[in-house]
Amino acid sequence: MREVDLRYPTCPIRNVLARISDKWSLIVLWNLGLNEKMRYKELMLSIPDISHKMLTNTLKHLEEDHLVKREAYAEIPPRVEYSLTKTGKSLIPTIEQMIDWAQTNFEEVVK
Amino acid sequence: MREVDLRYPTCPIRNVLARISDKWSLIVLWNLGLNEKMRYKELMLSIPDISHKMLTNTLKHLEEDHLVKREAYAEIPPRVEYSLTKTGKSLIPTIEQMIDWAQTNFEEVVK
DNA sequence: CGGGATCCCTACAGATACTG
DNA sequence: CAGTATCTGTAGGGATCCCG
Repeated sequence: MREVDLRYPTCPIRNVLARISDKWSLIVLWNLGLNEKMRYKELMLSIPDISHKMLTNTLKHLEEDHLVKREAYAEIPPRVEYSLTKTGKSLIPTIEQMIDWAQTNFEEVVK
Repeated sequence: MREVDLRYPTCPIRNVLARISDKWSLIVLWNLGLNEKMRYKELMLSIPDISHKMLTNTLKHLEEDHLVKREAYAEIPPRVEYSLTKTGKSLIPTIEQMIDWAQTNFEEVVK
């Protein structure tokens, strides 16, 4: 869901959280939170089970949502660096809290 | 993704957060956090754009994940009440923090 | 009232091949 | 190196009908 919810255009869950509630966004954001700047290939290596296509899609969406900054350098071979925007960085403490909760309640939820 | 991730069986994002990263779980949890106990129909009315099937599915999954408790009474007509488990309640502050973040950064993310 | 079962369509996601 | 483009299978999700 990339469009604004027609029925609840100001609902934060539907319009903001829905955008990072997919399979890979939190994982990518989390990695970028740990590493300041990362190249495309570094992200691929950090997340071995993500496919080429999904990493590209996820990064594109996160960039559209102004959570990730993309800097491309006109070199040969090309170099592209990804980093969190200020908004993206401001989400990291909340992600950390969610991960803490997930870790604490892992057994209870998954069993 | 209801199964344990074979590659990262202990990753909290993949195995716990993935379960509530769908279209409706956070909204249902949020409503149950506000109301203590809710009947099926109350939830339907609180979330007018959820379909019958998805509310049923979402509640079933949340119950399997021990986040929601389901109490059915053998009356006619039947009465079923849903509430948060202790684990479910412990997630509410984190959801609140995420919603606060989403509200604060709404313009930046959605624009 | 609170579901379950079914049909059906679309978006997501993997695999593969190609390009500046 | 860091992407696009295409094909294809699968799962998510809506609409409808049925049931204890």
